Amino acid sequence: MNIPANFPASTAMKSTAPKVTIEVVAKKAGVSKGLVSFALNNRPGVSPETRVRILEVAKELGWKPSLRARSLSTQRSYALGLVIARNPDVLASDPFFPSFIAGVESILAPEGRALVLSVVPDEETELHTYRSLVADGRVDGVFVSDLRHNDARIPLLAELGLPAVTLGRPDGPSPFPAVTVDDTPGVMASVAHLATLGHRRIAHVAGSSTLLHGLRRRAAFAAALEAAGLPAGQTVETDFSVAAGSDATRRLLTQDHPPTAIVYANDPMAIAGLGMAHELGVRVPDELSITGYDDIDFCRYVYPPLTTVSAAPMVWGRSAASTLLTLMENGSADDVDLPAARLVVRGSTAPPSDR
Amino acid sequence: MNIPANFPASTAMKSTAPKVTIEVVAKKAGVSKGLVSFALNNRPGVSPETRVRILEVAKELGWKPSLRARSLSTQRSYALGLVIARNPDVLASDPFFPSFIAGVESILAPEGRALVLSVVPDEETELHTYRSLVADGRVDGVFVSDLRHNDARIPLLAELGLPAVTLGRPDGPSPFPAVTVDDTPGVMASVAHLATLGHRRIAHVAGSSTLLHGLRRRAAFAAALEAAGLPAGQTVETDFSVAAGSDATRRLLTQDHPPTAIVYANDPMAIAGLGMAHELGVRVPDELSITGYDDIDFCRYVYPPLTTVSAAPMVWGRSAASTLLTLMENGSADDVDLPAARLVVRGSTAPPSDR
DNA sequence: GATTCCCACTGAACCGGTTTAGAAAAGGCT
DNA sequence: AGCCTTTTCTAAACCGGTTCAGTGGGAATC
Repeated sequence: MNIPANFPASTAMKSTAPKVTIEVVAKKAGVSKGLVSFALNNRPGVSPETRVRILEVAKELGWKPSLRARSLSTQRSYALGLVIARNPDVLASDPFFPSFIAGVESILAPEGRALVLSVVPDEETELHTYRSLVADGRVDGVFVSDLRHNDARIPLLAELGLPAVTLGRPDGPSPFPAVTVDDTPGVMASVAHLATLGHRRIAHVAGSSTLLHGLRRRAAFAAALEAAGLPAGQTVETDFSVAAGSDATRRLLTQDHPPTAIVYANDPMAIAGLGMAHELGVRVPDELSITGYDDIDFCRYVYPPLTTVSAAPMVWGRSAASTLLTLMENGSADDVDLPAARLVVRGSTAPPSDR
Repeated sequence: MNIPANFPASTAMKSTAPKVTIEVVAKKAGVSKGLVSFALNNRPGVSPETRVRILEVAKELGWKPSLRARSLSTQRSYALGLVIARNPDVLASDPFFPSFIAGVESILAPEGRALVLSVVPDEETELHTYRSLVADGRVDGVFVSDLRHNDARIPLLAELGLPAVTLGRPDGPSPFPAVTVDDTPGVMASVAHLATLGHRRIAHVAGSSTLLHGLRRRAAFAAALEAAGLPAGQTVETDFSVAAGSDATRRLLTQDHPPTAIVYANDPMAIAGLGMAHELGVRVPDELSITGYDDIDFCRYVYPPLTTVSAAPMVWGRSAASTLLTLMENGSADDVDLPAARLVVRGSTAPPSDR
């Protein structure tokens, strides 16, 4: 740590900080602390003129109530929490969270609320993290993402009495509002698109079946095949990671009657699948059609560009944040159903070559 | 928001919470509040037996000091901040932050500290965000990433008196410790690798020159060419985004004497470049060699797999977090130089075909 | 035995807000 | 005018810790 001599010492600069507290404002306005507090939080019981005067003095003195003091007396933290339990590899290749968080922030920042983020390695730590966030009073509410079958977080959060919003609808009972982007239509549209092109052997590289969205996309895949009058397709389960997507693709393509099209449960796996197809000398889309899910930025720029399903994580983040704030304010909030993800057709899908 | 009748109401569950405070502990242990505080923070002035007794009572009662109360009296928040100012697109395609944050968390969590994350759209908002984090006392220290030329954050943070750690060494004077991964050797190794293979026309798709790491990689590129006795290479500046990487590649490849190798300032752009090469019918690595930077997960699974430079963002996160904690504890901390990023040779580089 | 010193410990102030009980002032009604 | 109600405002308690000045007792010093 090098401190050049000419650099202003940090301590020297914050010389005369007069610490303007509510007490100072009260004195200057000639009223009691309590009244200043009332005026600030526009509570009844303050005459209009006094209120104005107090607020003027406050502004003049540049007073901002201390978040810490306020936290102590109100027992709230004015912050929301997001706990992410994901394998670091999967997390790193999936742009969902950065976008989601950007959306959340766009709502929280103007409200003066902060986002406390925790990234944890496994589910046990995850539950523990929720507990300590509550015990420490770090957050007033949380986002629950990556819902799992019979998710243990729902009853835990209910027990802790912590307001929460779920990203998607849990499969069990839940006292919390859900903000949902239905992914079923997108997956069904993918399959329908492939069926229309003439594909009959369509496989699915599914995500983890412990995750609801993994399960749901898989079910949608099966349903869509049936709707199209096609036989059940081969399904390979993965953990959503790029590596697993690659492996699954190899397995599918090196068997006797390989599929002519593969529907992937997310884009990173689809991109890995594209790479694997190239490696195996299988031409896309001539010999193999590929679809992804999420419409991450990469999709447009790989070759061929990826047919995929476009969700809108940023909008999701905004909506989830608003819903959570409403819940905390009113004690209740309605479920929100965002527009379903839509199929975006690009170059990675084409009619099958054989037959 | 649907509450099934059989679901335990959240309020019903937190029925009798006896609120165990320091007062309760003190009473039960037969000592004063102050002494409990002393015992807890192992301060001198408490006899060994009393200390043990107090701690036993505390454990028995399950007492955890209130973070909020502690925050108010110590004027600290026990949280660290990370402010990210990036175009959402770039942020989404770059897995640096998720990994970095995972590393940071692995250090903070055991210490009982939280990470407050802010994602902001531009630099002005960024500075404002730092100010309010301090004004609200949300954090005790911050990470400064994506250093820019003559970075305005350094003097601001110094003025605010907020402890900070910079990711990389700023180009101006800085009172803060820097945790650095030198990216120069990696870029130089890339160029040397290409030169050894026989490439003579090597181009660079650079990142934004407002960012120090963009500038540095660009300088390293130029220096490496010179060291290899090659003429200055063509350089196209971008904003690090996938889209820009794709455009830059098209421009480079559709000119008269296209380069036989391109060194990209990050992996996402390299992957986009790979896609563009395919689209233009330029075979990689036969007609064009490509190198990236960061070694993101995708590199291994695109085709051909990408030769790149491997940094270790997670280790970087851990190291930055430790350094920041040390700084806050001791009032000073040493710079840390992490092992330089290393070249990883994969399939996207080969000897040039022509000549 | 008196003085000094040190150590363990207490009581109260303090951090900076919110909240409540109740006093003072203002207004309404007969 | 006298009484009751309502409104405006104050004082003090409270949130739950930390910190500091000061008390009391025991050992060490002379």
